[in-house]
Amino acid sequence: MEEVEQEYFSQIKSQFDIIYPRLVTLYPNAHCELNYQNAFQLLAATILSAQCTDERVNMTTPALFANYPNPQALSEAQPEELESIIRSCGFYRNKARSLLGMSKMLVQDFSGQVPDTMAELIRLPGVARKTANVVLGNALGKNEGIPVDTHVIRLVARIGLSSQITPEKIEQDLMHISPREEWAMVSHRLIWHGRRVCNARKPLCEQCTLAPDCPTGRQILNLK
DNA sequence: ATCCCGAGGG
DNA sequence: CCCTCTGGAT
Repeated sequence: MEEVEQEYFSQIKSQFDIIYPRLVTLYPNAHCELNYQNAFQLLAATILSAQCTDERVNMTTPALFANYPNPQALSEAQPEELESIIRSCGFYRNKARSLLGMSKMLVQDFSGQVPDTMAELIRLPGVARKTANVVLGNALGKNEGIPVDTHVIRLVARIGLSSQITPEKIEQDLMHISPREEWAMVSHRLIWHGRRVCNARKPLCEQCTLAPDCPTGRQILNLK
């Protein structure tokens, strides 16, 4: 359609085609680092993961699922008891409210099952596109979108995979320039690189194989 | 002081 | 668009 738009997509796609194969080499087996056994557990763990490390969530969920093994049990939890279990994950009042509201809706509107569409998932309290995409892409094997978290935002901005750094635009752009069957792995590999190399505070550009093709890496290393 | 696989409300 | 919610790690 618009020539400017075509030019824009061809530019970020060529950048993606340079960067992504290297991420595949670096992290062939990247995966969700939250521990879970089913969609309900991943949904709950992902709600807990907001502004919290996966490691801490994984320390919390064993007690959570022991006490509340399914949506029915979680929906009947005492708020104070639930809050005390999840407290160390932070935002514990909001998260407890989300877990309760989410599980109550699962029981009332979805016969105790986690729905498998974006439209239904984002109706759940405390669930928006990012959480829905994690559950869809990992526990349900459906790529309806791409989970965009703080790592994905940071790497897309540094590497230059989108011009407008908002979660919505980043997700649209990544969906546009990557094959659908890769969407879950695109997110995982960006996140793995973000955690291991492209840190928020001090990116390790000198040991990053992407640096020569990364605007931020070139700038920090004083290349070209 | 800054950041961690966000979401809801004003 | 902004703000708030929170504990833990560095």
